[in-house]
Amino acid sequence: MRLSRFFLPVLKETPSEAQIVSHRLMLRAGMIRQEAAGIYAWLPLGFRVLKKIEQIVREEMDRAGAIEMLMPTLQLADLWRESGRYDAYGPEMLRITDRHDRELLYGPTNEEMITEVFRASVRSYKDLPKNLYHIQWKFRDEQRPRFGVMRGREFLMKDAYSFDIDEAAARHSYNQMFVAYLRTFGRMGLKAIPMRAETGPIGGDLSHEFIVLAETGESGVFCDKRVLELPIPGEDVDYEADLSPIIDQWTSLYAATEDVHEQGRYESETSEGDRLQTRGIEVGQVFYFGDKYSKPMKAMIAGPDGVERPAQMGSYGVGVSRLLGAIIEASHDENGIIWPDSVAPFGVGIINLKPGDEAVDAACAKAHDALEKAGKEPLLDDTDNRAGGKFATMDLIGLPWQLVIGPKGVAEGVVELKRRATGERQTVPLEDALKVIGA
RNA sequence: CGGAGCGUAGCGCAGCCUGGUAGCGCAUCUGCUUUGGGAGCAGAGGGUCGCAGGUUCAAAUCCUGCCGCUCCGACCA
Repeated sequence: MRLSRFFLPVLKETPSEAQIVSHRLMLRAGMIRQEAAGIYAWLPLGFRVLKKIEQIVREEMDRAGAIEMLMPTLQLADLWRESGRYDAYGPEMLRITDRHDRELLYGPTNEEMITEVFRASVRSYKDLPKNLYHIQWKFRDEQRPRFGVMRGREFLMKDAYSFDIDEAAARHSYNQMFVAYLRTFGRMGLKAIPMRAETGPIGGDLSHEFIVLAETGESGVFCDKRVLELPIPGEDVDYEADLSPIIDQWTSLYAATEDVHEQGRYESETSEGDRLQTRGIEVGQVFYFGDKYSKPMKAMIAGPDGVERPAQMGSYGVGVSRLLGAIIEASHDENGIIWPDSVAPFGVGIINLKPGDEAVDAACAKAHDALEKAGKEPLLDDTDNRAGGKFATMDLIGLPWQLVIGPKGVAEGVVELKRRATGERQTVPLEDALKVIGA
């Protein structure tokens, strides 16, 4: 991609409404634009990152055996009356009336709808287990949206729902999602800690929140800091096998949000030097809630004994759009964002220091084409801005690699390669630089 | 939902108290110079001052209502 053809409205100054660093940087880097309180347009740069994150989530869900589908954003109120949540959910639910005076709502979550989908076609234990998910926009009419995409009213969420014949099987489904989440967040360069959590309005009796530690987070957390060093399960993890050793490893060390924190237990289970009390950003949550929805909504399954019983369910959410904020909170410096390679909007930024100079233009085109062919998604700054501005913009948008090509270097047959995360630079022939990046 | 505050050019702000031709910086456009870490000079364009009423000879400024947005707190992927 050539910057001259892209749409990247960067801001030199920070808009006054943005308080926390991720929100400021997303606005300044031209990733999002606020259209209303808690509602954002995703500009091209932000959208590219959103898609990268969504894809990682999708790959790990698929790996764990979940099946992707897509449910609508609008739901019938009657469906929510079946579960009793139409009245219980409160003003956070956006309610809509259509031209026939039918009551609809913009979905804040999908337990009711997935239960309806499931019960329409599944009757036998032989069809279980099933885990269905989608990645869809949700709407929650927050009293106080803030922190940019971290607490928006409209947000992109991955929500998965598992159906099992009994509690033991449901726990296995829960464990699969637990492990998938460890992998998902790990791939994004995040240290997300599973913490015992309250179940909230979704309901249920077993739940963990996955929390990225950050001073600007909304949840207070208490944990044993050794949890930060635990290994993340590899790509080859066997999801069919018993996953409880992994779960036990991650849940035996103390980690709890302030809602369920028990000071006495904390002090007895952790040594003083290992205690970490800080704040965090919730990026995912897993619930086991049994028959909370399947029973009132009559999602019944016949077991081997021929007896029908309500399906045992769990639900598993990941805040896909929120993750952008969380990643930036965890990875930035005073000059801008530092994207982990896995979610960067472009893999490498090429800076043409002298557009119009035939030799420099040729070297840039060569680098650009080679990187593009190698799938490294280069962004070539071919604008006629000044060098300083180009460096500042490139640091701001945080691409993992910067390839600086100017007339002096080209005359000597070299370019400058900079790693955004460390600031390390090396001056080498173009071919060598491309090799380092992987083209 | 309680409390506080803000809406003036794309962004950041001044002007309002004490009513009298709507300003500054950045950005944008033109020209010249400059050219490896957000350049200099000269010029130019861009605003129903959130909306609607009211007071007044005259309203960005005073009054009333509405809308939007932000912050603190309580609640939540």
